[in-house]
Amino acid sequence: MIQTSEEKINAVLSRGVVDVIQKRELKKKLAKGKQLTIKLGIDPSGADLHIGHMVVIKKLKEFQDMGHKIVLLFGNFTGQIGDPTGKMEARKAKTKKQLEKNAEKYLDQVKLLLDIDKVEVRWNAEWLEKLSFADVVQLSSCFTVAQMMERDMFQDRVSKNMPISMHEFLYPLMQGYDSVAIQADLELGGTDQTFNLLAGRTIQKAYDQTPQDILTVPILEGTDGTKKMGKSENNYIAVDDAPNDMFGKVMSIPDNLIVKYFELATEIPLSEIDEIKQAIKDGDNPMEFKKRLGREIVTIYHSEEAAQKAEEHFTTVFSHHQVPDEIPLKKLDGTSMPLIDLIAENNLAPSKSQARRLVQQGAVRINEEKVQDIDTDINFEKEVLIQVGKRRFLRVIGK
RNA sequence: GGGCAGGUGGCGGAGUGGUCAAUCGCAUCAGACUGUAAAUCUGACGACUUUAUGUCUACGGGAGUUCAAAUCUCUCCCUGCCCA
Repeated sequence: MIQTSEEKINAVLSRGVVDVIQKRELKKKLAKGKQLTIKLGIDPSGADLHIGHMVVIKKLKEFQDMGHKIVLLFGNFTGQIGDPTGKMEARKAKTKKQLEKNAEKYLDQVKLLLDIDKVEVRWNAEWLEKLSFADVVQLSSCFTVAQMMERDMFQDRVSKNMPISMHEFLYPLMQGYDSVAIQADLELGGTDQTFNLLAGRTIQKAYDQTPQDILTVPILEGTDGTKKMGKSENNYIAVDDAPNDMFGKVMSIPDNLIVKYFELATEIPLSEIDEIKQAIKDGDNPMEFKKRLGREIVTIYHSEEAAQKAEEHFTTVFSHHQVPDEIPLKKLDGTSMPLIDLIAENNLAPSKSQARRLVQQGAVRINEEKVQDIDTDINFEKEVLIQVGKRRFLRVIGK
């Protein structure tokens, strides 16, 4: 028996939530006190989680803390097909092995928020592989072509004369069948998943189950402030980013996202977030709140101490344009080498050509002195400090 | 099954035998300004080096024509539209 106050129920169904389908039903279920089976489906096509992924994980955690059963459902079958969601191109298929490997890594990162021992982990190949063609045909009959075409992204593709493969229609069927297999009471997902989540309801009904309720969470924009956070856009804050990077990335988000990030990526109470919103409106410097945001986020994924250090680092390097305290020191063979090689070979630039350009553009400093001659040789018998651009530092010394 | 149109750099999209490493826009990077925000301005933006009107690799894959091909021919693969 799970006791949950009405206040708490309302909170979990509102903060960072876009839509709850059959809200009244879900409220009743939650109030009743029965342990619910709550599903999150994951296609582990990549293994690097970013804080956009964590929005829904945070919501799961709330339910977990309330005592409900969380089922993390990995699409080791569906991932081989590829969900068309948000992709203008069909995703490339991954092998089952790759997917399972990714899933392991995924769990490692989810652990930072969820109590993984209490989570039930399932793999959908377990049942999807066993379906016969007849089963698939029957599943397909739950939907009409017109219904499938309602999906915004299919419409998008059609209007752009882009291909849609038959198998992409099957994706929502499989995801829906997953809900049947685990008898989900509630499924969570991003708003871009709404169609697939709804398919679960339809299919559960076809299998004489009570249809699951649905809770959708917002899609978090990336650090560029416009596009969905994602690896391909390179606008993401990874869960395993080092504290300094994480803090720096938070600082680079546009001001108008500060409040949204607080709501979706931190544990700060809503009342406090409202105060922040008001303060920014009243003309307080948003930077201060962004720093707070950075600290909160780094604290979640690293520690309070790391957060503090990251902020100090930021202030030193960017606010005061000084060289940070901690710069990696690399020991090199020999006593000197051309500057260009030094930059390229130590990952301060992706190629020698680019290293040359950076030098020519005045982006490179040696011991805090700007260097613009690309033929410079660097003697590192004594320690030498190299800075490329604003944020890349390296100290080198001969062995 | 028939007809038509396509496949170019991270993306969009020019180019239709040499002057093409390929106009332009977006993204990216650097510099200026700043709060590493946004906006704005400037520059860079395949790689390598002997930095040169240099070398190599690239316009779906392969083969060919030519002194010369992203551009022409053949073939294969992929996609969209229309008709049946």
